[in-house]
Amino acid sequence: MLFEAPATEVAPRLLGGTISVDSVTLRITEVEAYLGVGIDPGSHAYRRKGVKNSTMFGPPGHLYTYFTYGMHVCANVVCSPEGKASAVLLRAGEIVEGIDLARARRLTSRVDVDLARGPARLTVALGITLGDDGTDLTTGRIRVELPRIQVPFEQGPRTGVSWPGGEPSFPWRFWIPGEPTVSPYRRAARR
DNA sequence: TATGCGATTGCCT
DNA sequence: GGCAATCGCATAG
Repeated sequence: MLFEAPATEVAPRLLGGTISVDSVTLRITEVEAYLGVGIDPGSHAYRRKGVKNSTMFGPPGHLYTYFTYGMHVCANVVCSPEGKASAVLLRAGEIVEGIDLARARRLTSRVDVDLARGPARLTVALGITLGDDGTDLTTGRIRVELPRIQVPFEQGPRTGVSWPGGEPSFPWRFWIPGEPTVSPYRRAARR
C-alpha cells in the first residue's frame, strides 16, 4: 500500500502531489515527517497512544487532524504499517483549483501565496476540520495524489519543534526549492 | 485539582 | 522582531 512506509520516506514523495477537498485542490510544496513511540520527541506519537493522537496509530493513508494553540487545526497523512504511528504534516501548498472559495475562507490573506502558506492556513483554505480526522484519503471527499515523477527537493530542521536541550531536531522538513508558498523557517518559541 | 504549554497566526512597534 | 490569543491535554502535586 502507498503509505505503508515511514513518514520520512513518504514525505518527499508527497511534494508536487495534490490534496483535494471537494472542489478545492492544493499542490503540496512543504511537508514535515514525524515518527513514533520512543523515536522522535517532537512527535505527538512519542508517548503512548492517547485521546489526542490515536489516529496516528491507525491505518496508513488516512487523515490525522489535531487542534493546537487553542485555535488552530493542522492536517497529516498517516504513514507506516498500522501501529507504528508515523505521519506527514502538510505545511504549505499552492491552490490550483477552487481559488475563489479558498480566498473566501481566508479573508486575512492579502495575497494568494499566503492562502495555504503554513499548516493552519492550509486547513482553513481547504476546509479541513477536526471532524475530518480519520478520513480515508484514497476514496471519497478528501483525496491525496502523488506526482507521477518525484520532484527535486531540499530538507532541513522542522519548524517550531522544540527539543530537549533546545537544539534543532532531525532534518525532517522537506520542501520544493524556489516555491513562494513555502512557509518561513522559525525556531521553536522560547519561554 | 492546578498548572504549563503547544507541529501557529496575525497584529503591533 | 515581539507578543497576545485561546483551550485541551499531559504532567505534577
